[in-house]
Amino acid sequence: MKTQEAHSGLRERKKQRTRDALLRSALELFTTKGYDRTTVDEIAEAVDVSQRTFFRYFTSKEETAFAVQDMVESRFVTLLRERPAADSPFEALRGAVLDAWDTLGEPIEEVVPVELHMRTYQMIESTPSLIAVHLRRSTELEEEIARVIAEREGLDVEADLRPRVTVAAFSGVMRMAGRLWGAGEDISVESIREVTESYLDQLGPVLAGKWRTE
Amino acid sequence: MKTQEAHSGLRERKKQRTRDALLRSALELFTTKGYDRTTVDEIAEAVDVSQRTFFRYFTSKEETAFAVQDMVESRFVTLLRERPAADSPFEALRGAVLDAWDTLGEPIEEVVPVELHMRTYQMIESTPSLIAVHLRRSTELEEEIARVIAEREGLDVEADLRPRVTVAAFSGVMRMAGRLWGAGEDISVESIREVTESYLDQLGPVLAGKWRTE
DNA sequence: TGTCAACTGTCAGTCGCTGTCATTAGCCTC
DNA sequence: GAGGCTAATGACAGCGACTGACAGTTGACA
Repeated sequence: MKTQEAHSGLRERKKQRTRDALLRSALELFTTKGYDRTTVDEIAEAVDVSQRTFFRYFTSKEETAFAVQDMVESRFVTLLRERPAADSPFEALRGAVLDAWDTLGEPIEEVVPVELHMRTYQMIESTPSLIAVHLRRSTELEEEIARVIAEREGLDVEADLRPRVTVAAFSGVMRMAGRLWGAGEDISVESIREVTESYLDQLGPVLAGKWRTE
Repeated sequence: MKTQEAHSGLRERKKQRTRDALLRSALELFTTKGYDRTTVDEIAEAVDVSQRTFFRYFTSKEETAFAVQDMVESRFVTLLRERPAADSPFEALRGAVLDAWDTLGEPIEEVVPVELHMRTYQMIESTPSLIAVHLRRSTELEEEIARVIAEREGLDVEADLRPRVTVAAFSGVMRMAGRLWGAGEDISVESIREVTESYLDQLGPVLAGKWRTE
């Protein structure tokens, strides 16, 4: 899934270049023409390969839309695991997301410009068929995150509700933030980082029963 | 969307019968062969109409899978609105779901046997492409429910976080219950009602910070 | 350099879904 | 109750996502 530079013959490099080119072209087309109005044939044509070849790199048109998200998410999980053991579950989650936003370029820049990824994210948030897939992927990620949290705390995910409940609350807020950001004007990373942070900071008080913020 | 009996000429009745037949055949095929392995042609053939006619009754194959859910959900919203004003938001939600399960037959029996609907629900919970759609539909329903709650409490949904947060927590638990039920053996209404109730009853203590249940 | 395996293109076909147009069949009026 | 109106349907053609099969091309490596 990641860009591999090392141990590569000409063949490997060529493959990587084709994949990257397909991905970039796809996202560029999606964000300019719209996902539904972009055909796989157009994507393939833009890179000058056959449609059949496209389907050898990506199992579906959908997959291209989420390929970069995939990289970002797995980075998030890594960052979460690296959090100091002293952090509470919520602090760890909060810290990992903010870290992830602050260093967004690292995992993806080599494949796709950050700005294109942001446009892609916004496009996903405004395309019904992709929203559906996005939500399903999110629940799968939630499951993984809950396991990491349980591990950190030395708990059994199946027996103890707390990891899943914590993650569910956290994810709910993240989804809300994503939706709000997607509906807004400012497409920048700074913007979503800011929205994320302020929403997360409201979660604690709300759960604690403090309804009034002032 | 609902079964209309009154003010019907032969034409209306015939249409209704065709729609019901298509729906029943579709769900029957989905639950026996699997959603992906049944084609629209098969559904149409089973009712002896052309494939084109199928698409005049349902905008997509997906729609048939959720047609009954739709009826159940709108019934739930109605029940929620009818809850006594004295109920707290959570009590109202809890009461409405349990009511809905207890009288499941009323809204749907005329169109589809309850048992078929239960099998359909389970099938949705175990079909990735439908899980995605299910989640998106759920978030749309959540939005509606949040508005009802806000109305009940005389609050502004946009300004006050509480309605949405409450509904988000409630829905999260409902989804968990649905998933658990779908993975289990017992397909009965009683079974899911029971799972729902016990999960909901755990939510209060968990949110209040009581981690130990004993 | 030649052999092998990986990669790719071409083609044909399935399935979901849509537009078009001719035909059928309730419905309504005179 | 014959005839006209219109909703409902069927038949057909076509698009786009996706797959399987087969043949041609091109790196890898002895």
